[in-house]
Amino acid sequence: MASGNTTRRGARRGVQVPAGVLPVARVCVDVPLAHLDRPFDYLVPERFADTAVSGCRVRVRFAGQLVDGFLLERVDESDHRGKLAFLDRVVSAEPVLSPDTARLARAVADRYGGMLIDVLRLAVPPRHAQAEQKAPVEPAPTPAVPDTAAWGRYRHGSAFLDAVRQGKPARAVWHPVPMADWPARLAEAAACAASAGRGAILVVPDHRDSARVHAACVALMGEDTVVSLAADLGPAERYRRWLAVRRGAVRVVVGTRAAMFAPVADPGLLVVWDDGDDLHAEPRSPYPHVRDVLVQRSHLTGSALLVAGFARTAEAQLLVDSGWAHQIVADRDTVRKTAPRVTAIGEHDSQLARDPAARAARLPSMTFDAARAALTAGTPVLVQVPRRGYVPALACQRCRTPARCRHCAGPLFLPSDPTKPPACRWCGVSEAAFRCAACGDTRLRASVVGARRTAEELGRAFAGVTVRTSGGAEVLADVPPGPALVVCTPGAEPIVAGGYGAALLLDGWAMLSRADLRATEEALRRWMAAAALVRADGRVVVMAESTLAPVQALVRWDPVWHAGQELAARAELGFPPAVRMASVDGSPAALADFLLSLRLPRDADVLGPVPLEHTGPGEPQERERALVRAPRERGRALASALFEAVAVRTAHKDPDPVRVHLDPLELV
DNA sequence: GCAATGAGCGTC
DNA sequence: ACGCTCATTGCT
Repeated sequence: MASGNTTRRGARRGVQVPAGVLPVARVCVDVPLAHLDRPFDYLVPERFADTAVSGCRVRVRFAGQLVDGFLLERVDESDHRGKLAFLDRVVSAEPVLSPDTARLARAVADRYGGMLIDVLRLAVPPRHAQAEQKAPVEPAPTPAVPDTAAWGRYRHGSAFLDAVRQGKPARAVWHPVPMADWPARLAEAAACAASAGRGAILVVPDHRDSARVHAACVALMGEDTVVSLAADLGPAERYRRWLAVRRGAVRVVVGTRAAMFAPVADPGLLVVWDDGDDLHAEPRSPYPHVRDVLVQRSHLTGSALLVAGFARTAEAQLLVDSGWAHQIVADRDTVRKTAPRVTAIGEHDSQLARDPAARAARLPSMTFDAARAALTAGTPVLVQVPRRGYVPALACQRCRTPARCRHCAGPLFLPSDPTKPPACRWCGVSEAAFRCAACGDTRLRASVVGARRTAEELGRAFAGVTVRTSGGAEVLADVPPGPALVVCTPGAEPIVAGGYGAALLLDGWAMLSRADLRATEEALRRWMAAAALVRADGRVVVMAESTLAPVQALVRWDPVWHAGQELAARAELGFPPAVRMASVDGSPAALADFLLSLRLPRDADVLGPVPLEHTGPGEPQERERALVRAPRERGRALASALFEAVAVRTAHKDPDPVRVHLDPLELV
């Protein structure tokens, strides 16, 4: 081989000299091993002196192989006592990782007991070389100060926007009134930050919401000021827009959960809309949640934060209770004037069908009447039915309160072996003599879901009326005004100009008998999302017992009261967010080994392990899961203890992995 | 007494 | 996934 071929790395290695200034690069390497979750130092060769900038992507030789990495910073000298290797390559001089993003990612990794590189993978989209040439660099114009009069109907609403305009780190939880044009309100809040020369990030659950908020922002601030960062754009366009944000060409970002890391340089406002939607939970390790990431980011950068939605989560309640956030709500009088009339019909109500048509639809006559009145008035009727695949666990035969374990209050389930008694999904203790905590009944039942059929029958009962469906693969963004039945699954409710004349919420039982910690909160959130689309003179009928807390909260339109109840109940039972919880799963042997080496913080305990239901056909091995619980104030200690226990396993090259998930949404 | 072999561990 | 150290083994 020609020895004069200097383009080959091997030929160059002998003659490499370190850069004259800041010759040491601290690099986060892309290696999925917890015990290697720290920077490694490399020498910057002279030829990369200008391109190896802080935050750029590099390739380095690590343990004999070439791996990707992020250059975290350039420094004068290394603490490393051994010999340093040279950077192999600068992938691109684009500084994709700002010091702010690196700090945020580190904080998020620490909070979830995860690795920096995993968070960076979520925070920095994959590179697309052509997009680096195309992305704009000229800064966007500063929009005018918006008209924020519409916020005047909410107590502390105007004060919050004033604070945002003045660049103060105000933090609030906001609930718009029914039929409120919330995308416009969020756009106004973003414009307050942008008009002060700062940025804003608005994170919504799905693309439909993203499109609405983006449109509202464009209407207020113009095309050039705002960008939508959606995951479905394709890698090139996604990276191009992301770079436009990083380069300061756009300051207002609207998007789904990945936008929580959007590289807005100086965000004045961070917003999460509908924080109870499970789409805000990132499904990739370390499973960060939008609300928590934005709380962290608000802390680190001094940005204002707005947690918004029609309903309030227990987590948002905690932010308010602890005094960390203020609440922005309309007074009761305004709520009464804007909310539709809500009627609850429980299974044992005497409202059963007298009308023959209503009986054919297996619906109480009041439900039937409400729908007919709305259709006659020329307005559409929203019919909310449960999603398929809802698997309710065991509930009391009489009052349908979910059956809970006496030992740890986890949900009971029926083992597939019919000779075995019910057992707890969390701690595994079996329950031979169930007795309902609410009514004392000793019988158990598995709830049945059949509301989709009810909706079909409803359509038949209103012969001649247009029936539209929205849900699953086909979600309608909006429907035209005029009489129609709009049957949809939760979260897929189409918008209609002027609002719906009525909403029928048929999935009450299915929702409330789910064996999920968040079942009631989730039910109320979905009901409110649907009912908020109904005109003030319209009607809402919910098929659930009126004595239940979430039903009362809907009737009174009082998400604050319900969240207070919910948080108190969780504190009572020792559930999140009153405590910090983690789920750990793996093979029985790996899990046992993991728990053995886990050094629990004080006052922490372990529930389980219990066998895990088989997740699918591709999962032939037996898996178990344990829950680890600690008081809130030991959250950091719990996260680092879990991290250390994972690091012990990766350091021993144990091929049998365990998965740690802090604050999982699903505890069942 | 010392090469040959392999498990264990760090990885810049 | 390399490549280093160090302990054990087997042979002179």
